[in-house]
Amino acid sequence: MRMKDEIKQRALISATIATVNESGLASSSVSKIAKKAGLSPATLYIYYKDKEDLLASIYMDVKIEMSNYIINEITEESSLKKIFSQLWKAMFKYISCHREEFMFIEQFSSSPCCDIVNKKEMEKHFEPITGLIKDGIKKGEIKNVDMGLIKLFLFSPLMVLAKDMIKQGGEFKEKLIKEAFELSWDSIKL
Amino acid sequence: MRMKDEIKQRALISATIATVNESGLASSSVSKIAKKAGLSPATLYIYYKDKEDLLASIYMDVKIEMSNYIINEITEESSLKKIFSQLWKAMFKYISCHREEFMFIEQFSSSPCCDIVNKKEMEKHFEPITGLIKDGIKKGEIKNVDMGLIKLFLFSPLMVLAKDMIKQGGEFKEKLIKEAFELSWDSIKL
Amino acid sequence: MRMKDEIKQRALISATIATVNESGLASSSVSKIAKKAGLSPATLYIYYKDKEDLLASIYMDVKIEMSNYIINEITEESSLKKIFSQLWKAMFKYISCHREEFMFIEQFSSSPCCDIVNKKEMEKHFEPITGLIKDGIKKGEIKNVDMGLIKLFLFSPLMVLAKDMIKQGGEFKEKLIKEAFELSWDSIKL
Amino acid sequence: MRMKDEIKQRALISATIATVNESGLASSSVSKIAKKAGLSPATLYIYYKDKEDLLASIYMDVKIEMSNYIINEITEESSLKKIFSQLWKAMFKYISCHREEFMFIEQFSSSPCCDIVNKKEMEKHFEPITGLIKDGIKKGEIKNVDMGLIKLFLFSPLMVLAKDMIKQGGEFKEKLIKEAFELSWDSIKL
DNA sequence: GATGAATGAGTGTTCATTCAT
DNA sequence: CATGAATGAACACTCATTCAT
Repeated sequence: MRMKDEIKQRALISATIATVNESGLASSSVSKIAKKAGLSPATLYIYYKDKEDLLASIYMDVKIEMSNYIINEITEESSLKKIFSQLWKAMFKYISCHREEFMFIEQFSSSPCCDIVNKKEMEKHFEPITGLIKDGIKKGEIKNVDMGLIKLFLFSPLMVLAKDMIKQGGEFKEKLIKEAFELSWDSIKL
Repeated sequence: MRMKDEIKQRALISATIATVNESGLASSSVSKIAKKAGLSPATLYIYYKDKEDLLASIYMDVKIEMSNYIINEITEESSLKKIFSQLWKAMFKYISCHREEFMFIEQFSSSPCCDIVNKKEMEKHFEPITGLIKDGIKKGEIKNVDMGLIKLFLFSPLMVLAKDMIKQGGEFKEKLIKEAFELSWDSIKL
Repeated sequence: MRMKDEIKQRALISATIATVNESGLASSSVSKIAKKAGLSPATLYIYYKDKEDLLASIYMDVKIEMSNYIINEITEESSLKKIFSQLWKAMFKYISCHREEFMFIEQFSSSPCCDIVNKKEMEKHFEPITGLIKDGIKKGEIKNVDMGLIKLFLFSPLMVLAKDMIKQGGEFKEKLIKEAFELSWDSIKL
Repeated sequence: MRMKDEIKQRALISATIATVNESGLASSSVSKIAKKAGLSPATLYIYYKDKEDLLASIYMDVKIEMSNYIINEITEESSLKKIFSQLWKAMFKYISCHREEFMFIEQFSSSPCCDIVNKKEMEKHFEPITGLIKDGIKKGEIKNVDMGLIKLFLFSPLMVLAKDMIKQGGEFKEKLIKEAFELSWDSIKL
């Protein structure tokens, strides 16, 4: 008996991400993905229940990998502003090294089939950041408003900015990112 | 292909928007749309070159309608903050009255086929707002940073917030919107 | 606009019957049927909702045609035995001229997907025969047992016999049929 | 391929019968059957050449088991009618205790792949009954017609009746069976 | 101008079978 | 002997688009 092949699964994951980047989610057919991975479409169904499962699983994988990466990058603890600054930097660093993964999760998360992923499960991996924000509010460094609002101004401009940069050629202008972070910080700081 | 029968074209537009809202962009087939509009699929091709043209044209139509609506709502001219506050209010007013149109443009703009729309043409309709920002920078009321950055913090949290509110039942909490605007303003003000 | 084509529908019906006869129900794929009919598989879906609908509709068509044929063949009214004898003869006459249709309904009716056909609707077309049996019981010519039992001994040996004859080369031996009818009549007569 | 592991083979047989009963012949895939038997699909191919062989072999097994059962039940030898009456009773007794096996052979025997079973081999196991009929004809108790005809009126109504009873809930009404036998006997007796 | 019929190309998925272990 | 992984071929069905009327 041949063993379920780590290499094949990896091929499947990167083929899925690449296909979605090239053709868009809607045009990413199972057969396109399988062909790019060098597998038969039937093989895909050994590793994933169906197409939805394939996409959602990879989405979860990438998101978790990303959140782990970012959290590990945060070393400074002197001030909240510095921590969030590191967080922004880490994010752009990750994105610039994983453009395809990032574009994949952006496409997937704005598609309706995203609704099936376990949001609760997802949330767990962002708890450290949620904790930082709570602390900041308690210490009076951050505005005492709805937690979601803080996250909104911390992340949504970041994501849109990163997406735009990738779409427009892919250069990540550090100066612009720094400026953007200042705006973000000004929006949430007390 | 245009200017055939105003009524049929309108039916087509609202059928498209409704179908995309119900089934998602990926599952919105030409025949579904035509059926909902009470037309034959073939008739659709009299009014639009192909499916892409249909979606992109409606996207442009809705975006322009939205920008016109917003610009007309701005009456106050005393201070820039008040103007932008009105702009936010107008935006949420429009969105709450045109949920389907809004969700349509959100879905379309995060799909890859959005790339074909004429961005230059689009930009023209947002010139009044661009003008306001330029003025604000000149007068020293707004940070002297890249124009795109100002727009980013003015609009991207707004759009994400509106989308979330619609997804979570549809209630538009005015207090939250006001708070959100304060964060937005704090991010761009000097 | 091209009109829905009587000829194409007929082609579809006879292609379905022929394919089921050649390959068996289970191996009769939509594409095989369409190819034999000289049509694209997609065209089939203009005429029938899906594969089940195709098979069930044709089953109903053939059954109704068969029952009409048989009922029209009954002219004699002198004695019940003669009527039933005519019925047997008519049946074998129909079957020998419509071997493929007969084998098709035999295969379909012993398959599980037969369950979806409207049995009530079907029953209506056999009411004349049901009436004859009821009369026979009243007049004391036929045993006063469950109606289903009479039908069972009138029809099930007939069908099995016809099927066997077709399977074994296709010759319809009249003498054997006459003998068989005598057995059938002996089983139900008082 | 045979004589490997008695237990596994038995598991395979009952899994096949159960699957065919649950899903129908057409939807009974090799992997479904293997899973129900607690085996790998590959293992199945150690015991049987292919799917057809699996089904045909089991069909033969069940038919032989059934004929053995029935023949062993016949004890009485006073009159041919009593013998055949016992035969009917034995048949219904077997069927009511082995509904799944019976439905399996019914489904299989009306499918075209049934044609591959060795009819000669099959016939052997029914020789005792053939003998009884021949005797009856000689003694003048049974009509002197084609042997197949006698079998037809002895068995085909019986099988159809049993199938209907199982389909309609599964109750075996003894009175109806007795009546049916009387009709069967009347059809063949001299 | 308007249409339903028509279709080649494609969809996601399952199949019976074989292979490497 | 036994197996889970692997697959080419097939499955039922839908698609965007065109054509004849």
